[in-house]
Amino acid sequence: MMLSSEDKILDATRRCCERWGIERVTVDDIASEAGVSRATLYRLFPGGKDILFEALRVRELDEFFTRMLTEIAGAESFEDLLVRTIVTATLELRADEHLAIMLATEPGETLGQLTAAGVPRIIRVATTYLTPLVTPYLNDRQSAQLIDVLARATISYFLAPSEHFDLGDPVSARSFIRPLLSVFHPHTTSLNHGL
Amino acid sequence: MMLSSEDKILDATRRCCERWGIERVTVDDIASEAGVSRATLYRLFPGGKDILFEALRVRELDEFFTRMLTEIAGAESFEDLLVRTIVTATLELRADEHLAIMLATEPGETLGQLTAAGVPRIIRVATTYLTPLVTPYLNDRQSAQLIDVLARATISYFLAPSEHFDLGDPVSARSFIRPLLSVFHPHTTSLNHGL
DNA sequence: TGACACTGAGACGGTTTATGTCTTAGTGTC
DNA sequence: GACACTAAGACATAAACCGTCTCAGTGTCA
Repeated sequence: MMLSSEDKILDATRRCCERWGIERVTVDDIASEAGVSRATLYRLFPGGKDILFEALRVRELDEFFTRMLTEIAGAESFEDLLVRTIVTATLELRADEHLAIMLATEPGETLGQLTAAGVPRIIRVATTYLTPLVTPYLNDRQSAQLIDVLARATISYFLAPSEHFDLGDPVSARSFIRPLLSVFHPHTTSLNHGL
Repeated sequence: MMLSSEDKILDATRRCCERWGIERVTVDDIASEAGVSRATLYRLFPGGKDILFEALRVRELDEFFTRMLTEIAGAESFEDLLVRTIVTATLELRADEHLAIMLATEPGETLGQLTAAGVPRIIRVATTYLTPLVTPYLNDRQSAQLIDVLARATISYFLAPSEHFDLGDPVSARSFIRPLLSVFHPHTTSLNHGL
């Protein structure tokens, strides 16, 4: 399996920031870890470290939602879709080793990427991936709002587990989702969603 | 329990070099980790990082042998003393978390401190602590030679375990020590060592 | 109160390290 | 032979770090 230079560099970026932290890693570190010259790195990622980390986060989000889609593809109802979505997302977050390492070694920056600075990107990517699944049940505006809410909730319950809900557990997640359904009450939309 | 500024700084040095590595840590990091201004750090450790790490290594060696002394104090014979010494040292090395972290994250520098650049210091401190225990059985020159040999052997068998000896096991350690006894044959010294 | 020791904060100049751009030469492909 | 891509490294700029120093604030003891 032959990796592209972009992927080699992004992989190296991930390893380097696990090891040295985001602030301390240098472009030289990443280039040599990737087995690539610094010139090549700047050609593929003009702008240096910032662009590099941005690209890494986007790629990881893409991978995250791509993996997720295979899990939630077979949902049979609107409720089932939402439950699967937050359960899968929660379990995937909990299983993410890189995220765990970054949370442990650089909590400030990592939390920022999950709760403040990074939220717009997360919402954007989540919307891109999930909207097609939700549109059978909701209009665009409702879809965007729902995804926004669910993404924030999933992150919050991942970062700070609650004694009331465990979004990694389908039963608990369902009891969390149900009140939301009445708010969005998809049965009042003009679409025939087939169930 | 009130720590002195020196101890706070050395503790911070240890934490920082576990986290960022010896090369990447800065004096500012250590100072702020210690909750101390940079001026104070330079006042207490003139010379900066090098002096700081040197002081840290000396302190850790002191603690190492101080802990050891309490374990080997009750030795009843020359052989018993030597066995206890290498067994205790070996077990203590194996239990040293900081050492494990440093070996994992910065093997080059750490191995250097155990096998090359750091050996003179280790031998010096070991000699200081252990000579008083050995002098009942050997003269000064023999003591120094024996401690030199045992320290190097302990380190070597710690870093690269052998299939022939396990210096953490008293029985195996005894079989390792015995041939040495005949070399140093303390029964030929002019001292009456009481056994 | 005043002398004294100690500290944090931060300014300073000098040095090292990192950055981003650029050129050159080498390699494989079509 | 034209083309795309790359490693290596020179280069000037920018940033970080270093070590020293000053100054003002704090607590202690006489």
